[in-house]
Amino acid sequence: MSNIKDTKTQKGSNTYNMILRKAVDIASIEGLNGVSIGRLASELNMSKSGLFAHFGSKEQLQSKIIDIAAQIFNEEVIKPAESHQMGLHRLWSLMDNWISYLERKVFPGGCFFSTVTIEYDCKKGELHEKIGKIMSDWRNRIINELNTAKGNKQIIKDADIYKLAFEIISIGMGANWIFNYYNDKEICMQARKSILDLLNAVIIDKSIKLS
Amino acid sequence: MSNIKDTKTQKGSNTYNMILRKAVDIASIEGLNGVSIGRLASELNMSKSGLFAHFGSKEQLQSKIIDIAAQIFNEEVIKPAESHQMGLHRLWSLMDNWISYLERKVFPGGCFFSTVTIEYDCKKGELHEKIGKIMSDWRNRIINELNTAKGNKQIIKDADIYKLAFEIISIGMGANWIFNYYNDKEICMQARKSILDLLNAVIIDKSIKLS
DNA sequence: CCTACCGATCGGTAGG
DNA sequence: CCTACCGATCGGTAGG
Repeated sequence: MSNIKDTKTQKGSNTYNMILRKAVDIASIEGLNGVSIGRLASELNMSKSGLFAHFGSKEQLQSKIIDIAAQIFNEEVIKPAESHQMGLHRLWSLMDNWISYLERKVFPGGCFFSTVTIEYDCKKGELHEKIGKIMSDWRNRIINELNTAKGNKQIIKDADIYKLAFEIISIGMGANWIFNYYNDKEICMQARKSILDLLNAVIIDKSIKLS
Repeated sequence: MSNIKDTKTQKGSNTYNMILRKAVDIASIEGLNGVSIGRLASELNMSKSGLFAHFGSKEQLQSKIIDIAAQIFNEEVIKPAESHQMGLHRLWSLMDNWISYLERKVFPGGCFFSTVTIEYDCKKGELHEKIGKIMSDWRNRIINELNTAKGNKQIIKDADIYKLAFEIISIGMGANWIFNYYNDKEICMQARKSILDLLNAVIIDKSIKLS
């Protein structure tokens, strides 16, 4: 049933994946608009038109860059958290993985999504919508774990879940910025501590150890 | 003693200021690299070379855009806080003014400095250095007010000033992002509440009213 | 996957 | 402040 074309000509092709892996790294530093087809081709020792043929338009290339970035984010941050029980422990695993993904420099420009969500925050169109949905999904994932934690009586029942999720994500954005801009590695432990303190302020069972 | 040339040909000229006022608005949306001399000239009904002559290079134009953005930031956020007494009250005024500067859309793309500090976080060169210094100054201003508050016994003596400053700035960045991306006006009051809660957690004299 | 192109736009210059 | 221009690069196409 599986179609060879699906795995060979497009998503499975080495060239196709090599292009996107290079492109996502450039985009994490320069933004999605900073990826030019000519530069990408010359860095990969390909002709411009040969590269272009894989995508059909620059916007399609940019859209695929977002897809592969989401895939990498999933592998590096989300999947490893799934071994932890839902609620507080999984939430903490998500955030700890996220900070570790900065430290390990999974993308050379820090968090790909922090870069492009600021780049597209005042723009319109498909790319804005696509990035906006990924960021909403991330925020909802955090809210969801907080709600589970509340249901399980891990955190106090009048904890403001939306406010907490906003604060946690904001600290992530701040840490990404300081880590990249000033090459300040200590900010990562600082951010972990900030997030833990926010959670500890609403934790009921003080025996829960997250760090 | 004052030189007419200083106020007429360059910094005082209407054209020069008009160019920069337009350019800073574009940059707040598109980033500093998204400002092109040709587009800027056509939007202002000028010739490219006529506009170019004011600056000498694109990098000089970008540098002057940063200067005028800092000047506007100073007028809108920093100066109005100076009527409040140093320490907690001035700090709160700074942050309240900052959020209000988002709400009033002083720049159409939200906070100019949030945009360009992410744009330049992994780049090198004069523009990176210049933006980095302005952001450090802002962070140090917050740290300074917190230290004054500690000296005045407004906040507890083992409050972690650097952590608190990091958290406050991060919440600002998060609010700017959500406000711009999702056109979510409520996030501004949410951010005010988050900052107040962070401060209230370390305030000694609970009679201090900030909001 | 390539060579060879296209029109548009980029930053910048010469000369007035 | 302008017209007229420069080489380089942009996204994209024709044809193989």
